[in-house]
Amino acid sequence: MVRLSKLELQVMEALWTLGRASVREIQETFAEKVRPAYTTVQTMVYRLEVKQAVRRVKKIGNAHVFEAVISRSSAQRRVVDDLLAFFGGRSQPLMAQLVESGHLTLDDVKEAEKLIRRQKAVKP
Amino acid sequence: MVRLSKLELQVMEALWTLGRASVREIQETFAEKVRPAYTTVQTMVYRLEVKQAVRRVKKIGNAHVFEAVISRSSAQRRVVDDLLAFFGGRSQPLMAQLVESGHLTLDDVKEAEKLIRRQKAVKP
DNA sequence: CGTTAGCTACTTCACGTGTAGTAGATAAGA
DNA sequence: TCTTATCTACTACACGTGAAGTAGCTAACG
Repeated sequence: MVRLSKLELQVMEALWTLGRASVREIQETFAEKVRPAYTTVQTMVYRLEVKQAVRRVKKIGNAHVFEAVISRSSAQRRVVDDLLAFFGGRSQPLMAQLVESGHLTLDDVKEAEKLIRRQKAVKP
Repeated sequence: MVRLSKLELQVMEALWTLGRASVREIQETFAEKVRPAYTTVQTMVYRLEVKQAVRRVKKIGNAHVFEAVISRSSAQRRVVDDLLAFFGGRSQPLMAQLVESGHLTLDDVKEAEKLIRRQKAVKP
């Protein structure tokens, strides 16, 4: 599984959300203030193609239409694994950090607990 | 708050753990298989000095002894914030990912819940 | 006191990443 | 059909990062 850079991940995010999209459509998912130049997005898509994270599915007019090859969750797993490596492979310090910075609410935790129980029920 | 790279963070980790240390001592915290050259660690320490994440406290023989200026938790916060940005600022998808990959146990969640309650008690 | 092991200070280098420009192909509207 | 807007393919470049070499200083040991 390849490692994707921040901007590459944002391009993937657009594709995961839109399903299929042209470079122009991907570019337009960025808020104006932070929108990269058309050719910048193009470069990212091209690099993602080389990494086989993305493929062209068809052509509309003279524009190619792309779709994601790798899934959002597999990419996210990679990101989280990288992060966890920094936290010594244990989740607690990460959780503690999330709590401390106020990002993690009781509801979030309850939700996570539910997910764990469900997962255990499925594959115990 | 500056952004630290992966290797820079590993050097910081050594300093957070050891308190004060020379370049040699920092280098030796790396497992042999992944241990960078002495001068590589030295380079990292210099860069951290420039970023004011680290400072020299004294000299033993001809070797400088360093200590961390920024705290582990502030650095970790920065890392987590960067990660959360990718997850759209919400913790749930991140939690879901942790659960799915089996990194998050029920105990971890219970522990997090305790932390949140404690935090609420302190600054409600 | 001289030699040597270790350390510092500085330099170098390659690769990844973000950023964007340009030339030429193509399509779509006047 | 001619012109213009758009897209592609390729190129360029600067900066951050990981990696390490070298020259010269320093200290410690014989």
